[in-house]
Parts: sequence; C-alpha cells; structure tokens
Amino acid sequence: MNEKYFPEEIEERQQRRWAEAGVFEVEANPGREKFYCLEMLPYPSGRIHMGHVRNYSIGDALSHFKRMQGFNVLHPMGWDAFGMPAENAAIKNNARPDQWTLENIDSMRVQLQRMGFCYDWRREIASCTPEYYRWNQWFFLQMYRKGLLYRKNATVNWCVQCNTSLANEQAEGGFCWRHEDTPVELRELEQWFIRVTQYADELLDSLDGLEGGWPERVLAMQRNWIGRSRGAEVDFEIAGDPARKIRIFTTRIDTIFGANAVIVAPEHELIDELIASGRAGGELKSFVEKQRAVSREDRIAEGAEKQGVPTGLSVINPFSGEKLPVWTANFVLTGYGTGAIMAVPAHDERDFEFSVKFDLPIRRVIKEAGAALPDDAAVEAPFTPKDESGVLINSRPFDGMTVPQASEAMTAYAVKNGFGKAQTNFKIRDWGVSRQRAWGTPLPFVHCAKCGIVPVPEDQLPIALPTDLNFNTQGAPLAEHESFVNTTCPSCGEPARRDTDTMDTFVDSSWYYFRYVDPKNEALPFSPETAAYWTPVDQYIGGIEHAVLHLIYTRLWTKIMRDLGLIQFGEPVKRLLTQGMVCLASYRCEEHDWIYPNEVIDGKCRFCQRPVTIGRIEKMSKSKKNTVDPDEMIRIYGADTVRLFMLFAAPPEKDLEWSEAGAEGASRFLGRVWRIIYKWHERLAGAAEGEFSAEARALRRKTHQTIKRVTHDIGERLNFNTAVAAMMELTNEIYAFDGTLKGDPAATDRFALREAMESLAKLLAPFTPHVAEELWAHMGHDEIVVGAAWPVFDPDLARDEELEIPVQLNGKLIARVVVPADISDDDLQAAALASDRVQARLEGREIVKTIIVPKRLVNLVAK
RNA sequence: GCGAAAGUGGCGGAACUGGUAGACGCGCCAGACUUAGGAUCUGGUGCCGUGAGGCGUGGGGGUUCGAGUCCCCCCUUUCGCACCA
Repeated sequence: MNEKYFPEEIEERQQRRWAEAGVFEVEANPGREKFYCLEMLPYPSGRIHMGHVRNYSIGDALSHFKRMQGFNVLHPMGWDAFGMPAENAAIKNNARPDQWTLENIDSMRVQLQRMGFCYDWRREIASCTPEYYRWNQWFFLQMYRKGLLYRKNATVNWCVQCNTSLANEQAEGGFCWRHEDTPVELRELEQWFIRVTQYADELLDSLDGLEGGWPERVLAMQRNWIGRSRGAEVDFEIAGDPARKIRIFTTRIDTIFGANAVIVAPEHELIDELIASGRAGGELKSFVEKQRAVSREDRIAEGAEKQGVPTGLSVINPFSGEKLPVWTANFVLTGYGTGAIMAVPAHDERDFEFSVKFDLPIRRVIKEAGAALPDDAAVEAPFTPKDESGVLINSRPFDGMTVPQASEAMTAYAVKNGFGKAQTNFKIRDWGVSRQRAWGTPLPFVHCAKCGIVPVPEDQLPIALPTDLNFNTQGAPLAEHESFVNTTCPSCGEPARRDTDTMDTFVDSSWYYFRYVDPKNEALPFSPETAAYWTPVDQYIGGIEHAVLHLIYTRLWTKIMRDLGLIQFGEPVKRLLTQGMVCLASYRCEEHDWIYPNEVIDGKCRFCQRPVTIGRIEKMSKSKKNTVDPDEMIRIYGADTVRLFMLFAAPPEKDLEWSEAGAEGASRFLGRVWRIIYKWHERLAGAAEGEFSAEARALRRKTHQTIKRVTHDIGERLNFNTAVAAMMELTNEIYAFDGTLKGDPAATDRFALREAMESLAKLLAPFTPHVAEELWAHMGHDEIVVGAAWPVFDPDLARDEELEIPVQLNGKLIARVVVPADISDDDLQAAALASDRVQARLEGREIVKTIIVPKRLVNLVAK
C-alpha cells in the first residue's frame, strides 16, 4: 500500500478489476428481487459536462447501494444519437452525421468509463443504429394498424433554425425548445400524428398514482399541460335564421341565464361567411383582419387589453329565450373548444372586464349560499364559485340549486332538448412526429399514386437511413437521395416514393429503457417476459427540463405498449428524481464587469489586477462560457473526488454551485481516510472481541450509528450529502480513538478499529468506489467490495450509554445534565434539580410544573 | 395576475413526527511537527458583552410549558402557468 493517496493510479486498476470480474453485468433472475436504476441518456455532443457527471454520480451511488443490499440491479447507459447537431456538423464540415455521432459516442464512453460508473456496458444502445431504430418503425406500423398514428394536413410550428416542424411541447410559449430566442412560425404541412388525445384522460388521471414518487412540481406541470376542462357545448340559434347555430363551449353551463353575449374568435367560420356575403361592416372587417395578422403568442404578448366589435348578428339563449348580440373579440381563441363562448360577466373575470369596457348589461345568477342578497344588487366583482358555496338565482326552474347540481341538471336539459351535450376539452394535442430532417428514423411508409399511403411490411424493416447523403444542398438531403426515395409499392408493385420525413427524436427516447432490458432481441423491441422482470423503472434520475417533453411522451408510449400487449402496466417510472443544475459563481470587476473564477487570481481580476467581488451564480453552459471541464477536474483530483463533491455539496434536487475549494475539501477527506487506514492496515491482525474499553465502545457505537444513518439517508431519503457528513464524523471519531492509543494496542482496540475502518470502506463504496475498493483490498480482502454485502448495524451496539439531557427553565435552556441512557423520568427530574446551575437559577423561585420528555428533555416552569 | 417551492453563521448546507439551532464541509484564528509548507495533526470559530448574561432561523402577530418546524398577515427570491371560456 502506498503511503499517499494517488487516485489516477488506483482508479484505472480498479476499473479493470471490475470489468474482468463482470460485477455490473446482470441477467433477469426471477429468484432475486430487482432494482432498475435509470439515468436520462445523453445526447452525444462530444464531451460530457458537469450536469452529466452529477446526474450519473447520483444514479451510480444508488445503484451501488442497492446492489450491495442484495438487489439484482439493472443500471444501463446509451445514446440519444439522432438529432440536429450531427446534421449541422455534416453541413459545416462536410462530414457524415453517422461518423460524427459514432466518434462522439466513442469519446464520451471513454469519459464515462473514466468516471468508473457501474453500467452494464453490454446493454449499451445508440438510437441511430438500424438495430435500434427499426423498432421505432415497427412501433409506427403497430400504431398505424391500431389507428393511433394518422396523417393530416395541419398548421404546425416551424423553427427556421432547426428548419423543421415541431410538436406543441417543443414550441411552448411560441419559441423553439432548442432555440429559446427563435419564435416559431406557423406553416401548413401534411404530417404524421400520434393520437395523444385518445390517452389524455388516462395521462392525467394516472398522475394521481405517482404522488409521493414524483416531484409535485413535475406533476403540476403535466396536469397543466394536459389541461383537461369538463364542461358542455351548447347551440345558440341565430335570430331570424333558426337553421344556423353557433356552438359554444363552457365549463359553467350553470351560469347560462346570466349570459349577455356570444363571442366568437376572429378566425371563426361565421366571420368568414359574413365577409363573403358582404354583410360585414367596415369596422368588423378591419378588426378581424388586424387580429388574424398577429399570432396567438403576439396577441397574448400585447397585453390583457380586451378588444372586440359586434358582428351585427343576434342569437337566442336556448335556456331563457333571450336575444343576445354576437361579438368577436381578441381573447377568444380559435383551436380551443369551439372557438366561441358565451359571456357571463357576473361570474367570470374576463367577461366582466369585457362587459364593463363595452358597457354591456351585467346580471347576477349565482349568489353565495346562505347569504342574504337582493337579486338585483349591482355586481362589483365577478363571483366565481365552483362548488356548493354557490346557489342559482334568476335562473327560473334551476333557482335554488347549487352550482354542481345545476351543472348536471342543465347539461341533461340541454341533451334532452337537443341543443347541447357534455364535453371535455384538453389543451394537449396530438403529437406531430414528422420532422423535415435527414438525420433521424425514416418513416416506414411509401406514397403510391394508385394506393395512397402504404405501410411497409414488417419483414422489410429496417428501412435503413442512407449514410451517403449530400448535405451540400438547398433542398432536403433525404428527398434528393434517389435510391432511397424510389421504391415499389408493397401493395400494387408499381413504382412509388418513400416518405422523406424522419421521426421526431423524442420517439427514440420514449421507450429506450425497455430496449436495455433485452438489447439484442431481433424478433421484438424486447421480450415481454424479460421486461416483466425488469420494468417498470424503480428510480429515474434526470433534469427538470423534460417535465412536459420526454416524460409525457414516455408515459404515453408506455400506455400504448401496454395496449399492444408488450407490458402489463401503464406507468413506466415509480420514482423520479429531478436533480438540480450545476452552477458556477461569477465575479464582479469594476473594469471588466462579470468575470469567471478562472479569471480571478488571488482575489484580483487577471486583466486589470483590480480586486473583485463575488457576483451572480449561473447555470453552467457553453453559451455563457462558464463551464468547468470534468476531465480537467478528474485529472487534478481523480474521479472519486469529483463524484464525492457532487454528492456532498448539496441535496440532489437542489442547484449545486461548483467550487474548487469544495472539491479540495472532498479530496482532503479521502486523503484523511487513506492515511488512517494506511497507518493501521498491517496491524489489524490479531483483532479480537472481549472486554472493550470505554473508548473502544464509543468507537463501535459511532460505527454502528453511522451504518444506520448512511443506510437511512441513501435508502429512504436519497440525501447523499448527509450520508457523506455522517462518514466524515466517523472518520473524525477514528482519528480521536487513534489519539487515545498508546504503545501496542489491545486486541479489542484493534477489533474496534478494524470494524470502523472496514465499515467505512463499505459505506464509501457507492460514493467513491475506487478508493473504497483499494482500501478494502489493503485491509486483507480478496473479494470486490462493490460486490460485497452492505453492512448491517447492531442496535445494541448503536445504543447510547449516556445521554446529555437539556434542562430548560420556562422553555429556555439553562443547563445540561449527563445521565445513564436508561434513566427513569423520576431519576431524570432528580438529576436535573440536583445540578448546580439549575439550583442557582432556581434560587427563590417556585416550580409550578415540570415537563419531562422521556430521555430527551426536562422543562421547569417557574413563576 | 394565478399557482408552487424556498428564505437558517462570512459561504455551501444540517436539524426524522414541535423538544439542546448551526451537524458536516469551506473559510478564518491559534498551536504542534517541520529547513520550509498553500502538506499533516490538534484546538477554536452564530452575534453582542471583559463577565454573569442577553440576542438570534426574512419581518410582524398568534397557539404552546416549549416554535426554524404549526396557524394568520406582510416582504423577498426562484420556478411553473399566464386570456384555455
């Protein structure tokens, strides 16, 4: 054993040892309990960054821990390998995207292996290989057959930078998810869509079952995104034209007697009719023209100012028979509901604002339950109860009903009389999965002049993506690749053309972790039997940024796979951990503004030598040029230190500020462990149990308490930071014990030391496996520590012998007394009163009450 | 505007169900060993006060023998959603 801790030397050696022993290679084994630990797979950009290191260090620690606890742990890694950057590199450097990607994968794999992560590398996948993407195509064929995949002409989001269409989830707020400063355009395109809406109810409802296992934040974002609203559609006849009706959507049919207008979106077909028939006035025409020219996002961005004009038409309220004007207004959106609403100002914020502005009549139809209120009292603000607290008034047969009662009764009334129905609407839309890009999974369909769209037969899969594409073109490389495009129709045999779009890369990541389970399967994406053993995922770890992208798609895909009979459950991930970002502090220099830590030398700006002050803390990113290279840190400190710091510096779900000083501290701790074990490793022989000294008993107690704490902190709470703190305490205790030993220590002292050090090595294994392995070996073990059993604490040994009990006077701490751990309440009270400090404070005061929390506290209440 | 989470030393952060606030680490101070040390080991380190003691978990109120933790009001920060009828 070397006297000093040299990480670079031992890390490589231990990695080789693990690989040779195959400790991380696992197979399904129904006789053993499994644990599937998954981290979000990276895009092969070329280099791993600190965010990856953090993500994978968390997953790695948990995987080690579960394996040592006896679980059969599946812990795989792969590559989300299709996507834009490869194509851009191909255009820029005249390279081939496949080569560019595969080279990046090779160098990133080396980086991950240098970190020593415990993946079963035999299961590695890359989504750009035909062995993988053929199953994307296979899934598309199954979905097409089931009517879950369809083609339609639609207005889609288009990013000019990506040069492709995007799904709604990828264009949230009107900006491309990859180019956050690039607004999306709207284009008309024929596209493939996956029928998400068919699963909308289930996607929403089954979120309830994830409570506790998924962060509330993510659940809230998904619920929001799915956006279910239950209500009704009601037809309003146009006055003087009973055949024509305007259908509105409302969630508050109970307020319909309070409607003062029907408002349609500027895009509504009725407006087109009015304009076409020459019945639209000039004001209406110019308003509609203006509104249609601005996008939905711009309309919102313009502010909340309500604008609208009357159309000149009137409709009849089917409930009251009342005649109401029809308006068009900017805040009524096309594409949601029916693009038409009824306005009820007394019970809706927006309608209230609108009616006040345009001076429309406001009538109250709901009052607060139990409240005395004149039915004709003026409305100062809208009253919007959705439960029993609202009672109907001014609504004739429905008067006196509560809001929920009325909603049901009035919907039924509308159904019975043929002018309405219950209707549930969603914000979530079907998933547009066609991409006008070349580096993606080809769609398994041909376009035949005679037969139309024809699916490629399964036995012809994969439809391979050509590797000799010409990116030096204004057009679409795939569409210009003659031998790819030109084919024959599988149905009639006549010449036909392949679909030249590719799949959204979120398709790849929707099911990749099922492929890890059975990565070489050539008959199916995976064997249902094998998947039944390994899946669902027990713990998934990744960034929050996929809360409504990947995580909603993969939940959808799971439900589809279930309906295809491949699996038996609908939710793929039991527990989700969204880890915080890795950040870096920047500094403030008077002359040079914000500068980064590497530009600060001895507290001074390297450019002008002026002193700097600490400034803001930002997420590490290439565009901000404030990244820290993991390789560089590994070179300086070793992988173990980098991992340890990542886990110690902050709880996993919080942001973590990278700090070189913090890394130094982690490194120092490992050096400390190394030195004390180096000092003793050859003198542990001869250890034996017997009559332990008080000091030895204290060390053993600390050892067992530490095992208990670390086990709990990792296993129950995923709080790696406090687990590390506990191990540091144990190390400090070992040093303290070492300081009490003189001369040749007794066999029992050696035993206590050996127990503490061996436990420490095992507890460290999930965090810093290399150094743990090395120390374990030096203490005389041939077996591999990461394959060894997790230590179990002995409650008897962990139990305190003495307790330090606080004594309070009226709730304020005045003394502490040391008492035997098994003390009775009476003895505890006596001990407290016997204390000199307590006596001094009690002088001349009368105790009126004593509160004793057994073995915890004494509180004296005195006048 | 609506919703959620959070606000604790110089800093990162501890504190399970109300019960010793500040574990652990960084930084800082002192000592030891050293030719030297930015290595290592030991001790100290919330604030005020020489002291006894007092004050302290964003601010203000409350419940309680006892509140960082529970309740009410306010402030700040971060993150979601933002005309979805």
